[in-house]
Amino acid sequence: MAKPKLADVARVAGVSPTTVSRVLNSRGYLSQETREKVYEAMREINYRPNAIARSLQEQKTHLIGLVFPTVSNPFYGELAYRIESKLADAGYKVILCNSEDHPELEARYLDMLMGNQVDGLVTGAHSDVLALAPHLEAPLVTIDRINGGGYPNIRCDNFTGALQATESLIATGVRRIVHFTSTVSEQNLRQQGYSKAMSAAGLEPEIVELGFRSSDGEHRQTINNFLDSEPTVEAVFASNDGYAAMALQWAYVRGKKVPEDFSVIGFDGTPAVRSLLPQLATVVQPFELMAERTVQLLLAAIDGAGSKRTDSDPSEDSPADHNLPVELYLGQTVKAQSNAE
Amino acid sequence: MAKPKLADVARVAGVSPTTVSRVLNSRGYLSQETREKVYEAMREINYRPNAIARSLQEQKTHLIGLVFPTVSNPFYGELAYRIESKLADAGYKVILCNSEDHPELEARYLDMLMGNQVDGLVTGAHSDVLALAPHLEAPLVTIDRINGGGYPNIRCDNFTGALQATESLIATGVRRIVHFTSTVSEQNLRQQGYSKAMSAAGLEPEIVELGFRSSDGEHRQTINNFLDSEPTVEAVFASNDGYAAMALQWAYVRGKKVPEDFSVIGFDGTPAVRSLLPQLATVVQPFELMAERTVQLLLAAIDGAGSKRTDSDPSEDSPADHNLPVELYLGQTVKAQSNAE
DNA sequence: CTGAAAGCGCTAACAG
DNA sequence: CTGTTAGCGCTTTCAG
Repeated sequence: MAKPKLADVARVAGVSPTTVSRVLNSRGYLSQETREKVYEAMREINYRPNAIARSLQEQKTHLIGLVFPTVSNPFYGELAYRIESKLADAGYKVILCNSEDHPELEARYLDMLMGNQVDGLVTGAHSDVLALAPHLEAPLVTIDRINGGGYPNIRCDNFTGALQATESLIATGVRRIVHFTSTVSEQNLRQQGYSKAMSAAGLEPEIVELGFRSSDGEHRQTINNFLDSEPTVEAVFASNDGYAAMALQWAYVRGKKVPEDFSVIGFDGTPAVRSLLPQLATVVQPFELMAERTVQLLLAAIDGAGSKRTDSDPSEDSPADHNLPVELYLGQTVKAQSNAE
Repeated sequence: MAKPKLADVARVAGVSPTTVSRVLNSRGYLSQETREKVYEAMREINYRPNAIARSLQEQKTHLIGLVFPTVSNPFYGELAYRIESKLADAGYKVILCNSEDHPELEARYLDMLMGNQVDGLVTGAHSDVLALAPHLEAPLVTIDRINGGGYPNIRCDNFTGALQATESLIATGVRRIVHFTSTVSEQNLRQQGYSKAMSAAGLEPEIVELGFRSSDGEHRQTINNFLDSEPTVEAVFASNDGYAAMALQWAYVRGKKVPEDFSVIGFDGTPAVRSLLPQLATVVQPFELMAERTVQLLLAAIDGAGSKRTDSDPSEDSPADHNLPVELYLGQTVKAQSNAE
């Protein structure tokens, strides 16, 4: 007793395969009678349509490739969860790919996904395989990356978030505020926001690069060393909550009073981190909105089929760029704002 | 110029489709010459085999369904990452499903996955749709669940982990140790380990149920209320690091000295939590090993095709049950062991 | 060593 | 309102 196929249903119901297909897809006119006969037969033999065969015929798989560095990182885990859920609601399935920020792996995944005829792609990976990729045949939405291929990009307002975070620190009266970030670059909007706020207040930006590819332990080491050697640092704005947690931990271990003697504010504010470290001040990303927009854009592109890339002036922000609003959460690692002014 | 198909390669190379298929799968004898002609043609028209068509023909999709409550939870995110990576190495793709611990959603996902002809399933969901599921036609490996269907189950040694965690608390001299857990049950091995250690030390087990379906906020509320109303509690063993973090946070806010006046130990020890809260004592699960075993078992079942369920005496542990060793990490939230003895 | 033909399970013309 | 036929892109007998 192999898996029942559509033809089996047809036989049992005493109709043609076409008719079964019709009731399955409610296409065309069917008499109520045949329809019931068919449903009855399907139930009787416990029939389940073969999505693979359907995909082949319809030239549409309802498969979406999701390429993230790793869902073990709560930031991507959060997004993966929300995006998958929304896609599932719309009848799409997600193939998960953890590229580990490895260009090679990423390229391999992309290839695999195209081979699997995915209807669309979402990627939050960092390498720039995309730019090199000859041309994906499926619509692609990128998440939180420097827009390198003219693909629509969903991200939070990194600049404003960083600006406000830094300003909130400055407003408490601290002056020596250091920024920890993975990669220093003119393109880096969080870095820009930080620098802007510092300059505006007449303060000297001070940026410490932690290295994109180095390990967690190395990051912590660098942070500890830096803070140990620079005892007059009063506050830290970290480009993500992981680094912020490390700075915070440093302070606890060194017996610094937080926020009286040392302030910390991070970035991301995933529910996981918010729950684990509720005291940590951070810039909270709009995860739900980001997922919503991502799915919405992707499905629109799939339906519209064709306008994958935005053919706009590459010199300015692509109209497909989405800068979603962040929310500042001050927690207990930033002093109450001084009413100095 | 539609996507090139195998027939196109054949035409360009001046051979039959059969031959192209042969070189693609290196089956049978091919002259070096034709082989090169074919490769050349593939390159020329940028051919990529259609995995869907292949799946239909081969009756094998190389798709694995992964059903977890949500990868936004670092525990599942960590496992999802590791399992996906290993499966990818073996040439399998993962369809991600976040069931949110919703029996209905889970059932729907399972149905969808079968419709997509997945070659195998991994599930760490909690509801018992599986037991009800008529019969999955694909091999299934479950993760960290009470074994309700005779399916192979991968988990860490919950009992020993809990036992040792509790013992490590007792060894420091504290006597009133409370256990926070989501669901109280005789089946609950972490609870069992805790109770066993307490009884063995002549101490009274004290278990607080936080509710499986309630929200994070409610859990925190319950924990805070309990600890506020029971000021003589000296230590907490939480069934996961989330609860442990809440207890810890309570202590910080209340000004309790940790670990001098109040000790906390959790469970899971995901890298994410280890990094965010390095001071937190916890029972560390062997994620890599768990992923390895899961994949290994699943692939073996797929290859062996047939022996999906273990037909062993259901009264005792299924031979397919895997109790992987945990590692105790004492951090700084448990006192140094007193040398009382 | 290579090709022709059939078929995986389903849907889409086109008749009737 | 329903059935017949062809075909999605690939692999696989079975011949040659």
